Amino acid sequence: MYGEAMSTQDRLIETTRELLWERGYVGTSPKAILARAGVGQGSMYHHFTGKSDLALAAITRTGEELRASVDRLLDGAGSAYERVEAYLVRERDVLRGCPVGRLTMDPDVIASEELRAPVDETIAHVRNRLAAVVQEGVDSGEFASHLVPADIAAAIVATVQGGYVLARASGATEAFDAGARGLLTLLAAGSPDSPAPSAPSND
Amino acid sequence: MYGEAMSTQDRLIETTRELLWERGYVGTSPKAILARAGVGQGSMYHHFTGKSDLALAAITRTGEELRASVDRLLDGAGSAYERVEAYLVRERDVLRGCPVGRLTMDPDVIASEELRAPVDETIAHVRNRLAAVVQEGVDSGEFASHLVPADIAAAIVATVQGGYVLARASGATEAFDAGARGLLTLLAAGSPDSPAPSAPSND
DNA sequence: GTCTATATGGTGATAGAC
DNA sequence: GTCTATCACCATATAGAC
Repeated sequence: MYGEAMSTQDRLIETTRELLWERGYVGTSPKAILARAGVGQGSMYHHFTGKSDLALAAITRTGEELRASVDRLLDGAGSAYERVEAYLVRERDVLRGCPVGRLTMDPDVIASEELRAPVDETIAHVRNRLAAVVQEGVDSGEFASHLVPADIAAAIVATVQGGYVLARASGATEAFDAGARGLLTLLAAGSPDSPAPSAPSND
Repeated sequence: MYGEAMSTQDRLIETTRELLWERGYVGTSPKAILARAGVGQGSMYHHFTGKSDLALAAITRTGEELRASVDRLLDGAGSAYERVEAYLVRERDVLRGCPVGRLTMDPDVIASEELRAPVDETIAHVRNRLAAVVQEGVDSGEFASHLVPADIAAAIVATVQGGYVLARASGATEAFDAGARGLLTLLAAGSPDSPAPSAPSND
């Protein structure tokens, strides 16, 4: 699975990333990491000060990869709608959930400024990138001018993160896809010549 | 906090509900439950077969209360839009997250058919109730006829569940509110005379 | 029904040999 | 750098006194 040239330190980080994704921070023990990585305890405490230090390295790397992946998607060609759609229908292992978002339900991660920081930065980055895409759509006239890009971006990211919750609750991916379809339907209807809504006023 | 007439069994269930909400299943130990409830281990193993059995009682009760609460909201008067809005802006302790939804990130809950069942039923119930409200809105002409109620309902629930993720990641409630505003803006724009969208095909 | 032992194995970390 | 001991404490459950 891992490249043969991977250092012990990297093996520990990659294994921790896997386990954090599967079981979260409180559900992941150093012993489980060491067993899966096939290294002894001495190595872990040589390279890292402890569990939280190793988790920080793992979460940081996962966040970096996720940001890079989203950037590649949103930097692509296509209309604003098409790029939002690309983000929503992006290939995912839906039932595994989001390796970053799931950490927000981990009490020990949220309690630690240090561990929460890369989670916060990653999700804020995705929100900001999506807001820029929506802003482009508004500027070009593709989306209605009354859309607030930051709010639409939050709704998009929330639909994805919440979609994982619905899917995992039911044990099937269908609910995730339904939410994405629903949001895209609404987004497509919010086109420039839609009548100005009366209910949510942005005055 | 608890009524003085509450039985030991009920105290255990209520305390477990609190801890499951705060720390999830893997993060909650019998010892922590007993300490907070102020009872000894013997009582717990007298009334329940073990941790998972107590957790099942707690999750079941939390699900029942959540379903009842949502029913009260959606049974209320008002247009379809107003009822969806009432659900989205319902008073919440946003940073605590959803006591049911958060359990979907708990590996031991998802791994157990028995523990996942009340979570699944509760979320499915909310989806179904919201879908019925959207259907009413479509039937009455309040919403565009091309909206698929089940999909819109999934998007609404996902926006709420994902909103908790965004809020907890940032340590502030703002992101939750932004997502709700964004979705409501899109929903209001999806009015009956909106032009039919071409992009998201349901074929 | 509730309590206090007691038991087995896991958790997170340290010490020190190799 | 990596390993194996060892440690104090926690997790989950059982036994049996009261």
